[in-house]
Amino acid sequence: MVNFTSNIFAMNKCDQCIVRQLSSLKALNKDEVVKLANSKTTYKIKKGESIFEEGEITNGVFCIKDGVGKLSKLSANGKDQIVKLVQSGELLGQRSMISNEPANLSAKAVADMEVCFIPKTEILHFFNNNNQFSMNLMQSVCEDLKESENDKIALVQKTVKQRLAETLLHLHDAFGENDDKTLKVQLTREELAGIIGTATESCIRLLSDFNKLDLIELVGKKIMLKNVKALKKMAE
Amino acid sequence: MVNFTSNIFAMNKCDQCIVRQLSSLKALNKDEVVKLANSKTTYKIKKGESIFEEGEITNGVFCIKDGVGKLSKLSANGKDQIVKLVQSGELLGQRSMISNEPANLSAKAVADMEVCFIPKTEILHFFNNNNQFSMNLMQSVCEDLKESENDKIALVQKTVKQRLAETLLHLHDAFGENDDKTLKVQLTREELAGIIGTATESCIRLLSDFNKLDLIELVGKKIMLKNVKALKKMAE
DNA sequence: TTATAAAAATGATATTTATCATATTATAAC
DNA sequence: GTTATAATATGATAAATATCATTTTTATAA
Repeated sequence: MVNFTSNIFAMNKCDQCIVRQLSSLKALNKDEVVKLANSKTTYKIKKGESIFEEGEITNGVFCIKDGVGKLSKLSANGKDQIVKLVQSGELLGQRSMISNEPANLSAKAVADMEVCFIPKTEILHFFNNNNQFSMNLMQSVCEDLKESENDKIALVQKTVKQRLAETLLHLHDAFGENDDKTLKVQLTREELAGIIGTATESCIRLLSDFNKLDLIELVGKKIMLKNVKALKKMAE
Repeated sequence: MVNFTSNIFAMNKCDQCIVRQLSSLKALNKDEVVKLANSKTTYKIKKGESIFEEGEITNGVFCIKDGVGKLSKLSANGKDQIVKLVQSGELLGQRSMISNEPANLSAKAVADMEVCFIPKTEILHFFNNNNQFSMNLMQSVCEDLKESENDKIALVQKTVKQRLAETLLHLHDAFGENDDKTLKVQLTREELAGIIGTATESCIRLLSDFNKLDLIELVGKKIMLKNVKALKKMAE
């Protein structure tokens, strides 16, 4: 049975969490946060490991407390197309939970992750009893939809070179840079190719070109943006 | 002032409507349908005309009572990339309304249309007071998201030929065929190319190939599917 | 540290698809 | 019906990108 002290404890577990501050969950009141904290399960996922696979029934959502993940789909020829990168503060698996469907994509860790699983029943309870939460969730899915549509358009209307420039800028914007000015998300060339939708070799070749043009600098496997202005122009 | 008789009249205007039967609006109760009917405005849009343009603030959604529309974005080089076809029974403009943003895409009629405009305030009222409606709306956006993600993957992982086969099958599935077995939605080759994301000439060339292979038959500008099985195999 | 594997880089070539030119056919206006 | 206009069709060629082969570099484990 839950007493006052354990409530306070339970609430604290989620109340200060970055996901609670950044995601749809920010609309939850104190009681709801307690309920949330009591129903969640925490997992640590190492780089490369999977959170869920395509076709799996997840029955809930994952809060990303720390780390970076990728949502991707494996093609027949063995290439992994990355649909979206997700980072701390975001929710994962909203779409398939709402649609009552098995996952359409696989979720894997790109950097070591800490995630919390929240059962579907909890989320649906919040959805039905908290208008601000349901509106937030709705807006979050709408944001994903807009991004996906724009990505789709870019795939058709832009060259691989433009998409690479665009992606590098987006990674810089969304994930920031290390002390040495290199991009914080560290993706392999293969993963980067999977985001822009091209062959790994083509991606590597273009990175070399960008390097020669002084748009970027290749520091081992890391990438440093050197001329953001020129990259932006190129992406248009 | 609204009296009993006009309520009945007002309700009937929307209650029997196909949109009410097929869209998220099916969750509305009688009172809500009356409210809906009293706030809506009906428009007729001729083939080729626009419902709204990219960047426009719509402040509501459009119910598609009849006809077919396209959501598209014009590229710098003048090509119109079609993101989605919408047909009678569907709602249009949900995404930008929920996101509080100007339209990201333009909506134009592909066949003569009859649409009803419903102001944002009405939709938000339903969203906040009818859980089934908000869940329906949510699921509808989730469905759009899933389709968009799958389209994105197909653009990268499939060839133009495969995407054409896939699109022809989808048009057949979603819109059906005429008495002469040709596809009911009549798109120009340019529009078809805009859906699969290729140059008009490439699309025409592949249609010719499909014709020669007896997969389809070109009846003037219309298209008849002759070997669905083979098209399905090709699309994989 | 050295051996081994994995990732990145580069070259040569093939394939896919776009572009430009032009012909043919269908549609609409008169 | 005839003419003008747009849509469809096809050929020739160019450009973009993928694929396969090989080398170099980097990371990892013995």
